[in-house]
Amino acid sequence: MTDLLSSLNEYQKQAVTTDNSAVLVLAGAGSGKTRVLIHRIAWCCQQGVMPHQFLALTFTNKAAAEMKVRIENLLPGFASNIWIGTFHGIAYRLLKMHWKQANLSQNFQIIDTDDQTQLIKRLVKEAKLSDDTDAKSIQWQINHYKDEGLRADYIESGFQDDPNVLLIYKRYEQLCQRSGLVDFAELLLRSLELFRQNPDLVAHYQDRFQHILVDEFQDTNSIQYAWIKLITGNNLFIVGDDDQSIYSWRGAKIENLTTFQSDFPQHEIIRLEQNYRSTNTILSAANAVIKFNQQRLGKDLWCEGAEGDLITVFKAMNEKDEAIYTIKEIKKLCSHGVSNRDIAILYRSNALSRNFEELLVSNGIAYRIYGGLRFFERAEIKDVLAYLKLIHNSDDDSSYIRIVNKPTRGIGQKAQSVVHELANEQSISLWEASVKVCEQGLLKAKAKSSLVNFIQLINDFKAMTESDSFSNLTNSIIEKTGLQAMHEKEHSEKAIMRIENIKEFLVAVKQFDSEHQQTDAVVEDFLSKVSLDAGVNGETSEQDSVNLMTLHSAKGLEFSYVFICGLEQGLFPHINSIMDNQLEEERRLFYVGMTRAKEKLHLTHACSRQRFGGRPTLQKASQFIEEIPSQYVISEKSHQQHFARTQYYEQKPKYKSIKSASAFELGQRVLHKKFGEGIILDHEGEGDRARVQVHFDAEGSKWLAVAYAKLETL
DNA sequence: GAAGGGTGTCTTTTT
DNA sequence: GACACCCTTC
Repeated sequence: MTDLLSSLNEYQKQAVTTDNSAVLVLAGAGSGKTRVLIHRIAWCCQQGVMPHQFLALTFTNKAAAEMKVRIENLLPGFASNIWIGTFHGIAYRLLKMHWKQANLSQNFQIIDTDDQTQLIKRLVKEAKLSDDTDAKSIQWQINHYKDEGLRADYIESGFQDDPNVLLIYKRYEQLCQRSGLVDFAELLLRSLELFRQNPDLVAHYQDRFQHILVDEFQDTNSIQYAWIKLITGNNLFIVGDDDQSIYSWRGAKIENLTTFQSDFPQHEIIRLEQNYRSTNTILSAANAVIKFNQQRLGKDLWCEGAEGDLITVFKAMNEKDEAIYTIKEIKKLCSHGVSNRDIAILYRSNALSRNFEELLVSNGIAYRIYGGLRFFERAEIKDVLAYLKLIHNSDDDSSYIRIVNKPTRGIGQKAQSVVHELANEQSISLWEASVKVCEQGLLKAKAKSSLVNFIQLINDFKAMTESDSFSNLTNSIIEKTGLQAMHEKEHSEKAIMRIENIKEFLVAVKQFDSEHQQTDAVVEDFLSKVSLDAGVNGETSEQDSVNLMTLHSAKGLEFSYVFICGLEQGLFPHINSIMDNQLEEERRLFYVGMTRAKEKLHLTHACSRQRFGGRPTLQKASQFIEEIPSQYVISEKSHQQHFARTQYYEQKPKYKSIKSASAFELGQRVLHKKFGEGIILDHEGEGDRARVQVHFDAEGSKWLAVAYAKLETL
């Protein structure tokens, strides 16, 4: 037992061994919170608690997987019996086990955000609402309601709200129920309702789970909190950091941290403030910044480490200059023996990755972009999945719509609308309606035979699930439906990628197949796995690459060298957040970014930036830079030589305006008769139409036609 | 039913 | 600038 505790500091030890039945561990960035969680489980095990008496909840599959591995290392053989999973994963598990009490069909399916959008779009269209009704915004509102635990019926009787939203919400609920579909918010809401309506179940699980542990508690939403509160019968151990709450926009309630304190009056709070990650400089700077937030539980990180380097703030002329600087610094680091994988470029929005990508490629630096489209979200994969889903559950309207005419098989708009009408009329699924439409001869001969063939195709596949393996089934789908041929016909680069993705998908299927038996059950397991764990975006190759990602996805990670770019007012903090009064959350996001760095932090911003392909606009430095006390910062400015067309940046052809504009380099100082001295920020066009953007010291920024402006170089 | 043109949008993201 | 979406046209 002493072994188990010997690697912990005093506060970690206190958290791990406490007897209190309600514990809140306020764990700062890099203070070893996962360590505390797994040691807590191990310690309780040593006190005689059985593995099945734990429930450990995380937000991401990655976090759950890491916990499993680390527990397995600490207590070989125990991890497999502990319920460790994401909230959604555990909710799914419960709903599958108690599907009847949850009022679901046994073969219900999970739909992702994209499927949900498509369904709602269809409902909006069919409801023939006024044209200013935006499906995406309705979707957002529906999910928001669900996150708060509000059903359409309840809202209808209690609230004055947009009637359109309520109408669609109601129809959407009916459609999902009829089709056996459950969206992500529904997983949580349904399982909460399952408990609320079945006190015997609650009693059972309360008794079973002697210890409930929750990671990243600051990210829980209302439903998740209510759910936790309901099934906690014995010990609740939560770990969180209010300063790292960055998901309020998707329903996370930072207040849950204080609600917990009043709901569990016997609670104990333990603060982990010793940081084992960053240098003192980085920590002090981060502490100083986060102090600008009013709403905090309060916490001050410290470390025993060295002071470390100052934080470099680089002021670039424009986004290209910013990228040039960053890549140059990365090259410098690499030449000093730093590995690519220890370096990260973080940004507020995905669009900013582009400038860096180009330069990384042209400089031959391996890089990896996190985020973006996940493997199972790719259209070609979703097509195959839709066939599998429809075979597994014919009432799945979402999948039906996706593939009924893909590849095209003569079931066009006309035929589909006949099916849809009948389905709506009789409140049956599209699949059932299709069968009826054929039987009742509601279609012309040609369309009818197409539809009959489609039904036959799916029925043949259904028969296969009885006799054949899952991978054979999937193989046939790809061949017999013509999906493969559809992509092969198109010889574009994208189509080749798609075929490769499908092949990769088949490999995954085979792998899964070999680990399981009975086809029908395998399909179900596979589909749920795919929905709940969309997988990283394809490439699993463990290359030594520089990491590019948004600040959001960087949470929970650490890197020796971190570059945070685009630190400009309107970009970070983002304009929408400024307007929505969400500045504190933006500041927390910045805090998360800063505390990712172990050795050295670089912050960059550009004076001018081209966004949305439009005109470059002048950018003001982010207020967050100002908030860092100056003793931790060293400022650098762009030097003109950065703009020389060096190896660092290969000009795109369109910037090689041959005649006029080429006389001016970006960043060059010029003189104008009327406006005085200024500096060139950007240029566009060629020949007579060439224009340059000049930022005049006295007059501000202007676009001038080179042919008329008579600029002199200085 | 496919292909081409015009239009509007453009935070963050896991499940 | 890029992508998704809608409409028109063949």
